[in-house]
Amino acid sequence: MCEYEDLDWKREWHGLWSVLSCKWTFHVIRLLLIDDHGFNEIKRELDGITATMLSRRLKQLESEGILEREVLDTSPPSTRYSLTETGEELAEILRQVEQLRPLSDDE
Amino acid sequence: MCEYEDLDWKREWHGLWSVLSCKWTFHVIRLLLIDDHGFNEIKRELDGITATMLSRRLKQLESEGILEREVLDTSPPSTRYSLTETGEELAEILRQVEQLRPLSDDE
DNA sequence: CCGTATCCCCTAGGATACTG
DNA sequence: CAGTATCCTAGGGGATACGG
Repeated sequence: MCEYEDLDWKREWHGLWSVLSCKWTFHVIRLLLIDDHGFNEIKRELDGITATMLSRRLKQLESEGILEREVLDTSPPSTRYSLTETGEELAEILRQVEQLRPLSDDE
Repeated sequence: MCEYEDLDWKREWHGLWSVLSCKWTFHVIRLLLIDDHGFNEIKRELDGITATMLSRRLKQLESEGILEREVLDTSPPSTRYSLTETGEELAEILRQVEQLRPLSDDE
């Protein structure tokens, strides 16, 4: 349920989770938690991602209300992607998953 | 990175997340948060899952330290799957994702 | 700089059948 | 009841090429 907007991946029990489980999603959110970025800035930071994938993922995350896209009227036209408030809450939750100790050795 | 234990899906930046993003994982964890279950109990509750998939997922979650498998020495041999402490912590974190308001209408 | 349109490949998911 | 072994297929991921 990660590609092709015409499919109803949003219908899956919880739309948000569908996008979360897609590749790159976590990384994008993590990057935007640090600061807002332009399209190619993200692309450069996320080593290996293609423009196609990034574009798709950004659209989905936008439609889920996780991030916002703002087009700036500058001479070289630029776009800024930033987390919404919901997006920041989500990012914080995801950080908790990372903090989980994988296995309990002592206790 | 969800199937075939011989692949190094565990190497992906954070093994836990790899399993999390797989199908059924979330449902399994949620079910075990309620109570421990036997194999076929889980299978019955999770409508649509096949024994093959369930088996694979359970193994992975066990190897990630999310759940524990206990074989009981009963007449019809039975197995119990239950969340580890880490697993319960994880389940609580995941509940937060569900609680996230999808979009802010008012504010 | 900021994307989209196509096309292709690989693998996660599932169906089926079978074992302890 | 509690699984494993095979095989198939749909679709997510990526490469490439092109457009605003």
